[in-house]
Amino acid sequence: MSVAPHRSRPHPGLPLDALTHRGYETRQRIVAAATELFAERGYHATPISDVGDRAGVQRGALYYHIKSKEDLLFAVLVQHAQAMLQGVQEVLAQPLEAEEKLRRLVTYMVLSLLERQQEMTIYERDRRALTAGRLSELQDIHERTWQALDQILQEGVAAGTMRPIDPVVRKGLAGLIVNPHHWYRPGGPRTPSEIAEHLADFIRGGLAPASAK
Amino acid sequence: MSVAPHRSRPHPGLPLDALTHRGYETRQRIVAAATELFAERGYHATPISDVGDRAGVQRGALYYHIKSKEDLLFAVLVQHAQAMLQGVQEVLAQPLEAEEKLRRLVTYMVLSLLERQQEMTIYERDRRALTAGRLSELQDIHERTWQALDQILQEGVAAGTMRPIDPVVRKGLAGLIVNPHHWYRPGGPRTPSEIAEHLADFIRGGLAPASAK
DNA sequence: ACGAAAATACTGACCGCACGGTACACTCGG
DNA sequence: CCGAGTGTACCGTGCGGTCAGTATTTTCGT
Repeated sequence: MSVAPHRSRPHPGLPLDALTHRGYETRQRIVAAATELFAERGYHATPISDVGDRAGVQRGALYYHIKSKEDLLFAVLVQHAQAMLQGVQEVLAQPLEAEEKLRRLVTYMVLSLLERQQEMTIYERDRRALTAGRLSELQDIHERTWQALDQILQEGVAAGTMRPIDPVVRKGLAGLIVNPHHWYRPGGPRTPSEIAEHLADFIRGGLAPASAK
Repeated sequence: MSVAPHRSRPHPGLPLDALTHRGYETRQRIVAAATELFAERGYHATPISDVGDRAGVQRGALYYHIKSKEDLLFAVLVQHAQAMLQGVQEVLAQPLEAEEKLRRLVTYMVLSLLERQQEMTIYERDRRALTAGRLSELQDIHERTWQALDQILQEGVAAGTMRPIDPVVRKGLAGLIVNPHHWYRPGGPRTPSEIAEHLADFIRGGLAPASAK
């Protein structure tokens, strides 16, 4: 045939395609390996060859599945961010009172962040290694996720069940929710559910209107 | 003299020496430049040559003042950690009631962390690039610093002015104090003092004993 | 059912280069 | 003229990425 036998761009499709290829599984293995290594050592300190080693793929073959190292970083992060956004929006849509909704949001986020502890670590530490466009795409998802907190807080204030708080405190709340991923280790003295519960309690206490001094 | 004219280890002394050399000032400039760049781009993503450029020193001359890139990273971090530890211990030594002491501790730490925002960013992101010995030296200082919080909490519980809290919440408190450095920008809508005040209020509320539901 | 063509998946050698670090000759103030 | 401090040229290496070619699976005409 007249078509060149060696194609210069063999990549089958979009980054997150669910293409019915067998090698899709390989890509998942690569992303999983990268997640572990990036979280352990950091993006810049991890040679791409190590990712290949852990995934059982030669360096050359790696580049059949990914476009670049940065591409891999993005793949790791975007999955997590999207899943989280979706979960948060589901909580938001439930027809509940603000207090209970907040409790569920906190619980969901803490659990979700501990489940994806590695991705969170990578996001915080290495997100700046992304190209500007991809970074802002991720930050967009992130912002939309955290807007859920604002919205519930507003609902609570409107209903009179929460006191209005300064933006400083609001950011502090977000920090409280994210915090456990810095120190949590599976098998530690507290389960993720217990952690979530303690934090939810503490937050509720801090938000109660006209709280006793 | 019989000493070789070209010394293989020309470094005058310890990392934090106050040796009476004029070029000590140059070293400070280098450390300052490194602090800025490491904070902006991360340790691994910053070529040592860029540090030289910003400090107005050629790459070769750089190595007259520092032993290695990692040496520079340590220099940046250890100054901050030691200063912080000292300040915290001063607060601790004051003869005050636990509640007031806690308020002062929170205020001091928030202010101090915002003053040294860059060092904090670097510590969180890049500390693992240090050799094991130096890393544990730093972590030691860090731990001793945060023990101040534990101690005050214990005092408060003993005096009955604070309720006992779960370790999860205790770590959350630390997270609250550290949190502002992630988002604070000089010239923003809140001054560091205001931030400290809001957080101290929120924390006091969360710790009040038998707080109204 | 079969085999050839084509798409898919992988190999391993190679490239260019940026980086951390060194060698060493110089300069210039005291 | 000494030596603290600097500039420049250089070195080795580890890295991200490419590419020509090969193996393996899938497709499909007959």
